[in-house]
Amino acid sequence: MDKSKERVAEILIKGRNSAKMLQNLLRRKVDNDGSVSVDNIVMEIMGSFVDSLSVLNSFHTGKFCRVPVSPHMGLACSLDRVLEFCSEETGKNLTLGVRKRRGSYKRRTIDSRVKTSCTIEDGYSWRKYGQKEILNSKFPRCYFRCTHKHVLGCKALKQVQKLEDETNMLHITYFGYHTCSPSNTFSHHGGVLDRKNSKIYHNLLDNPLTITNVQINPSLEKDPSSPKDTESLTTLVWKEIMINDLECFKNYGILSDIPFANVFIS
DNA sequence: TCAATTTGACCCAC
DNA sequence: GTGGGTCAAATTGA
Repeated sequence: MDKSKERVAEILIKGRNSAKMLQNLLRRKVDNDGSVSVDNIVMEIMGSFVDSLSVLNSFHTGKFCRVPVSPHMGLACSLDRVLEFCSEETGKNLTLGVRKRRGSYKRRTIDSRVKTSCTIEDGYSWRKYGQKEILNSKFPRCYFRCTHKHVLGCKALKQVQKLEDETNMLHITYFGYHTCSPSNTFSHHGGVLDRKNSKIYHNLLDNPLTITNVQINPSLEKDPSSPKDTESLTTLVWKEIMINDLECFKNYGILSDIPFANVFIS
């Protein structure tokens, strides 16, 4: 192995040892409350290091050894993932002598919300990553991702296309949900958002503003107590509503039964 | 200098 | 084979 690869190996070994130490610390801490999930997480982390070292060694030997990671994970190891990791750590583009394949381009058919708006602003910080001319469309489609994609891992995306009528309105499609916070958000965490107790509601009474978005924490869709009708939920979530319509949302069970909601004020 | 945008190329689902 | 989503180098601008 050359110097840079030796350095990567050192970093990986150090990370593996740190993960082991963390496992020991956490194990002591969680034994009392009976939790066992920490072991699986740490095993996954350590498995990544073991696999990475294995692949790194294959640069030298020309062979890629698949190493069992844990009883839960089997033998799987993504070569692309390890190459990416090693390249980031070393600042060098490590390859196996062939052009690195790009990621998957699976088309999104679910989890999308559509709205029409006169402005592109929605309280979040977006970064444009592409623009395409669309067949039979007068205007191009612009592609945006969350600015915090790499820092916070936020996977929210949106597409914006100008409507072909005289209104200058924008057709906006959102994919995925923000896991970061918008810049101008009032947040309500826990309990019931209702007329009497909601600070947000009183704020709105004092200020005749428009509620532009109510975003449901995506993890709630797996919660048996959350609304079952995802279709109407996602449609309504992105509908522009006036303050007077707040009661309407309660009737749909969207605001009243969820433990987490963000209300964005424009 | 660095972050954001532009834009041609790449890639994959249809 | 084509259309559209994404990448990433080049360019722009603060």
